[in-house]
Amino acid sequence: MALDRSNPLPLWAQLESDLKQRLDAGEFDERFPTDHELVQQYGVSRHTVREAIGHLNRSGILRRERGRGTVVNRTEFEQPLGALYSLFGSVESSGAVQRSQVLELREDINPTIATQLELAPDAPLLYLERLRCADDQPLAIDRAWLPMEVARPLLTSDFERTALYDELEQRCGVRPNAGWERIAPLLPTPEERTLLDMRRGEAAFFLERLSVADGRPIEWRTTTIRGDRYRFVSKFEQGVAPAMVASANPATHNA
Amino acid sequence: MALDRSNPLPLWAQLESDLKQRLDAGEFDERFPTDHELVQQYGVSRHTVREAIGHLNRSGILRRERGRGTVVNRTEFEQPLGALYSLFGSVESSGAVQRSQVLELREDINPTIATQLELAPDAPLLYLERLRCADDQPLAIDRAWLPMEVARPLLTSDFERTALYDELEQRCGVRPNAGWERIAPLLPTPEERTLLDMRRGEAAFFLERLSVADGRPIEWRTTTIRGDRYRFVSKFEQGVAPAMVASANPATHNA
DNA sequence: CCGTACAATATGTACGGACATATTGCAACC
DNA sequence: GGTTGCAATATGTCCGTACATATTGTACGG
Repeated sequence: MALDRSNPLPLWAQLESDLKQRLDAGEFDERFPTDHELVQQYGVSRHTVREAIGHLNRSGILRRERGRGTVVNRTEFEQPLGALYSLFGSVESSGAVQRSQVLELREDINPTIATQLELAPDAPLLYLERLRCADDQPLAIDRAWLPMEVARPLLTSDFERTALYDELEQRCGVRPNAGWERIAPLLPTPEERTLLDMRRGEAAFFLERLSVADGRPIEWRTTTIRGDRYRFVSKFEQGVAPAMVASANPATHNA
Repeated sequence: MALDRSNPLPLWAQLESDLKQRLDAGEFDERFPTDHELVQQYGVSRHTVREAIGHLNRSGILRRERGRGTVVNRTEFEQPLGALYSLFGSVESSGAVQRSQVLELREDINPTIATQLELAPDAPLLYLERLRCADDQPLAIDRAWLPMEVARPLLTSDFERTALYDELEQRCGVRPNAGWERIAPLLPTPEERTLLDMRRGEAAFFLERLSVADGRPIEWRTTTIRGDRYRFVSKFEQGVAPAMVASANPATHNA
């Protein structure tokens, strides 16, 4: 566990990198070492340890308190990422009651999506379609396709009571940790309009998402979201990076 | 310039705050002091100076290089912020040629918008409407309202050749440094569809923006953006905050 | 068993010193 | 005027010391 002092990379950077790997490997799930322990383990000064941890903690992944020590911030691991997280997070923080109504849960064949998931075109997929509501008002139609070889146990899950990612982790031992999303405006189909209680002529957001677990694509998802109940809002200020979040209470911002 | 050692706030935090104020006041536009100078000026150790600067520089506002010193990062000041910046930035980085066609430039009265700008309902406004194109293909319709008492000189500006914020700063001495934006999906009007060369049934993004300069609202803007040429794309990875950017080349992401 | 006091634990703040590294400026030489 | 070498300048890295502050654990007394 000694760092390479002939490496041009500073000691703190090497230490940060090592700690990151150990952290990602789950080595600190139970307990994170104290500054003093790291000093001993790595043979560097406390200053160097603190520098490394300071950089590692840029993303807020650790919580450090005097007298208490350092703990891995659990919410980081539990966080489904991206706009969907932002959306449902904002619904939750608004105090609204969230509900899902399962519209479909079955085995499916879809060559296009199978290809997206790097599967054979005829590979069986688990298809889950839900109507997402906040305060009993429809908010979004959520459609997810997962490789059946990973997700078969979910055919018997109750998605009106549990979250997809929680079930995926508990019953299949898989959790997404990377991916991408894109968002476009869309005119919903008549069926969608009915489900979402939208009027003709109203547009929606169409969100597509590919989730990846340890380098492997495990979910393709589309979400059609009412545009009148979901806005992106961004505040900006000079010298501070803009933060773009989803808001599920657009009325908040009516002037 | 001595810090208050009886204040419970750590010295580095007081120093950071003081430097921030001086920086915002433009005191470091010509030159930022060296570590050594700050040690002398504030009567603290270099460690404390570096700690304060480290925190101040979280937003990347400074550039520090060995042998060279510390410079205020100029690009921070020149950056129009938010999704619009992201959009036109991404058009520019794609190598596409941007053009604006001025559709309207006149004095206007609009009580709703005047109120948004914290003006009397009948206050005169400068109204600027442009068609924004990339590679001679329409991309967005941009509408901006500014208080006439600030922006009157712009009635004679040539907005096909210059950017609104540049003109605003050069001719009116004002530059936005805060504000907010929100984005919703929208079905464009027939006139808008014609301008943007969109088909019936295609949806667009509708962006609203309030820009503020030194606490005063100085611009209300709406931008209607073709949804087929503009997507939000987000990559995410565990432990790293998601970054949401606008993309003006959606074809890039077709799987 | 509960409350209080103190010790142990662990991070935060602040000082000082030394050396490495990169850039710029200046002087000397051709 | 251009090039080279060295000194000055300025930040980065790393070490060490000391004390403050907050939390947790333990022992003792009522």
